[in-house]
Amino acid sequence: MPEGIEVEYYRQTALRALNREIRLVGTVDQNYLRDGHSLIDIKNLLEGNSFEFTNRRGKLLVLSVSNGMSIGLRFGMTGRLLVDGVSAIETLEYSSTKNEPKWDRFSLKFSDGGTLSIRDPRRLGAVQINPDIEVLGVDLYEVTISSLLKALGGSSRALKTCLMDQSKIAGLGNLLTDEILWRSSIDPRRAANSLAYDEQKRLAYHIRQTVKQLTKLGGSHTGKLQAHRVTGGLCPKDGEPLERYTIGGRTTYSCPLHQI
DNA sequence: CTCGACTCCTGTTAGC
DNA sequence: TGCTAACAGGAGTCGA
Repeated sequence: MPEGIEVEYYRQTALRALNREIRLVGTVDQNYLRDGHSLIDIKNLLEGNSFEFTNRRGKLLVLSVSNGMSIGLRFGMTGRLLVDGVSAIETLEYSSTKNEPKWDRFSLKFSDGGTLSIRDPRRLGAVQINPDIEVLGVDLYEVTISSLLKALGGSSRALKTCLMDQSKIAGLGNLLTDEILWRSSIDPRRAANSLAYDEQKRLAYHIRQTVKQLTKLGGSHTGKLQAHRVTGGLCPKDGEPLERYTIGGRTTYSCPLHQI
């Protein structure tokens, strides 16, 4: 599923959509309109204008429009961004391997004949007008030890819940978080405020390292743990059977031996 | 404050 | 073989 890394790929794809006149907005799936806006609002905002800049905070991709407004694109679990029919990502984890144009939930045409669309089988993405980027926490690429301490705060919530809280740290999804905690050798169920300073430092280090490394490798599904996140999977570090449970409704895998 | 339960959604797959 | 139910997880709401 698209986590911050995938949306960063999408942002780079979106660079190809800049400074091209938008001729018309084709489809906007009803489920994509979640702030009381209508298709007409989107059309009025975009048609005749062009995108000028890209921005991204966590999993939110923002395209600024030549009229001073902006639109925010959210990709849910299975959304991919296509510009001129081409996506930075061919197939997504947990999504379909098929590639059906009928899954285009948001699409527009440029005057030069090109297109931009979000192809999303499960319809969990969204299009927002002038999204408020400040409700999101520090971007996953910008995490430092001090911003991590601020994000964890004095919270007694489970550590994994805090890491996935987009208002604290923006862009970490389920797979990245499991990978990071596995590398950090910390149990995801630990209270966020129970970490010793060396654990906080270790966690900050592995957030930075993991995000950087998996960006090079090709996405949030390319971690060392991912292939073993199945029932009966063994820890790739020490061979111990992985534990499977849910935190905040999200499937979690961790190693009972070295994640303490 | 924190939590689980429920909602949205649909292609894929495990299991009978 | 064919059907059904569970599953995947990002994001939001609600009540305890």
